[in-house]
Amino acid sequence: MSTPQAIRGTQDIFGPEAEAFAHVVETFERVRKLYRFRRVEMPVFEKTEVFSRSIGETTDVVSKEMYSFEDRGGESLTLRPEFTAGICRAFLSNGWQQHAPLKVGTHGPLFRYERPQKGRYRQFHQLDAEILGAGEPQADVELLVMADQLLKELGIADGVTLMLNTLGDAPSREAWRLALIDYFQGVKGELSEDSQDRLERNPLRILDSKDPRDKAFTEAAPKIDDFLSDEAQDFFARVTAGLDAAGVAWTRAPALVRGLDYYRHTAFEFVTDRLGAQGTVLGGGRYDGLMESLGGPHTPAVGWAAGIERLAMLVADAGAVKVDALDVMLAIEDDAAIAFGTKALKALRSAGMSADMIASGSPRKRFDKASKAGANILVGVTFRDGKVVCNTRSSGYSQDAVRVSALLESLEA
RNA sequence: GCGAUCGUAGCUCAGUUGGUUAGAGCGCCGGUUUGUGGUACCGGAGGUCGUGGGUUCGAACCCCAUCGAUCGCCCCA
Repeated sequence: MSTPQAIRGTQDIFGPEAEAFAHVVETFERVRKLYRFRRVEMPVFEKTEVFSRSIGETTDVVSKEMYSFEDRGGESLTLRPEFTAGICRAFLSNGWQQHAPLKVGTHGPLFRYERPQKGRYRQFHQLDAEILGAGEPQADVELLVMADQLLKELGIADGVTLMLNTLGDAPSREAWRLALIDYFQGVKGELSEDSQDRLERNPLRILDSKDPRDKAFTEAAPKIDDFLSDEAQDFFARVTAGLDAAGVAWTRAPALVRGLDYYRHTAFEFVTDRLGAQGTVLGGGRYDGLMESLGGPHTPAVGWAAGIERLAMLVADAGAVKVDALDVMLAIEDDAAIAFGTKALKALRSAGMSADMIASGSPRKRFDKASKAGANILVGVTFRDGKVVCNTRSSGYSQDAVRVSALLESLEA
């Protein structure tokens, strides 16, 4: 094949998938405004250090999945693999402290050099919501309530559950981490190869290993709860109390750890079993130390991101995206009526209806083509005895069909 | 980065143990019928069988490589 191919792991989205994608974004935008999150637009690339310093040098994302390159000035740049680091950078560069606590939302493409599979692409898209400069548990609660409402409005909340954990504050997390290393070091030889490797790089991740050899040991591993400071314990209690008050269902997942270094306290994932290996549909947590790792002042913050492709797949499975009711298709069966069709389209669209016409190809088949376009109001337009004749047919929206015919009749005059 | 399956017309696929001009349905284009109608029938365009090598008298079918897709591992949203 000599025509160009799309880059591995990128997708050309069209048809029902594209509609589902747009529906997810539109729903997010609506919910975002309901919660008074302010829209931000971010660059698609940043200096490489923005990500390496915040996400963590040893994470897979930074060590082997970033699209990094030198620009013509010799600067190392990286296509964003996530939103949070860039948003924090913008917060610091633009003095957004003045707006703190600042609630922001955005969405767009992210890039990670991974092996593509279902629900995992090299260019993928996320929704993102963050609350910057807010250290109180109420911020965590609000983000989770918002996420919960988003999933409900998308009609997919039933198959998705909120898994919630706390990683404690920095001292708690570090004490737990050391205890885990100590514990797993003792049984290292019996762990899976992957986990032996994780022991060096990211010991927390051994906890959610799927390998049966590891599961025997993860059960008895030290629990975060035994290392939480009083403050950390209290913080988590206030988060869960807030969720209960808001009626958001959650499940405690003591083994839930996030892969990126910057998470503290609250960590969560909304997971489903309907997407195969890519079960996390929305995930996030608190990252109180991130701004400091970028050289800024201590600035507590929480946020989450959701995979648009994954949400769109669930939405599509849950049933077709509902199209707005008023959708008119004109079949211009006679070229002499094209001018009328053009006028009619303008009038219909001005009246707030989506409308289109079929006016090319074999005249005899235009009505058939228009029929197959799937609009709920179908109008055959012919030209007889020197005047335009319209025949309106609707599928279930008779009220609107009457409106359409009245409008067309007034145009014929 | 590792493992497995797969790659034939725009789409979904069939192609028997490798054997002459590679097929179907849908879609597309045209015609006939119908003539207030999403019908039926007829015809047409469109494929160097992902790509590149190799084995063979001969390969869509066998072997190798490569690109891509899918499903796990891993990672993560």
